[in-house]
Amino acid sequence: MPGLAGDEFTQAVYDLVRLIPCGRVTSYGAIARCIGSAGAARRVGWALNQSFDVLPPVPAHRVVNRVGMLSGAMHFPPEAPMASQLEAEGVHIVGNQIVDLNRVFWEPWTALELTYNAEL
DNA sequence: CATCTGACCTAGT
DNA sequence: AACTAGGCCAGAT
Repeated sequence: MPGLAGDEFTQAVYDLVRLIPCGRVTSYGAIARCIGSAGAARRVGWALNQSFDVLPPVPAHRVVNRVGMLSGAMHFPPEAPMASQLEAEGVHIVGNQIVDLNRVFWEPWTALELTYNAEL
């Protein structure tokens, strides 16, 4: 199964990120793999970069890198910093790094199950 | 047009 | 376990 191209990829990223529960996070690579484009983690970051003024809103602050670092923090608007939004949801940050990542990490394939159940 | 650079990750050594 | 190389692809230089 080849990777999605252009707008489809971007849409798939947005749809999946919108499913991340409050207080949980996931990673770029996990998202890429989940939408059938394993290895395209960088594209996920680029898509999210374009997502700030998209409706419905995309909770891009819930996406971090593999080890839990807030690698995209610098690209957030000053009035809504990434770390602040996560803290507001109960996700603790120390030095641009998520504390106890294992406890808040959300596996994207959970969304596939939800979709599957919803279609039954 | 060629090359470099990212909100990254995996696979190979 | 450390390290490298490669893949991904849109923008910037």
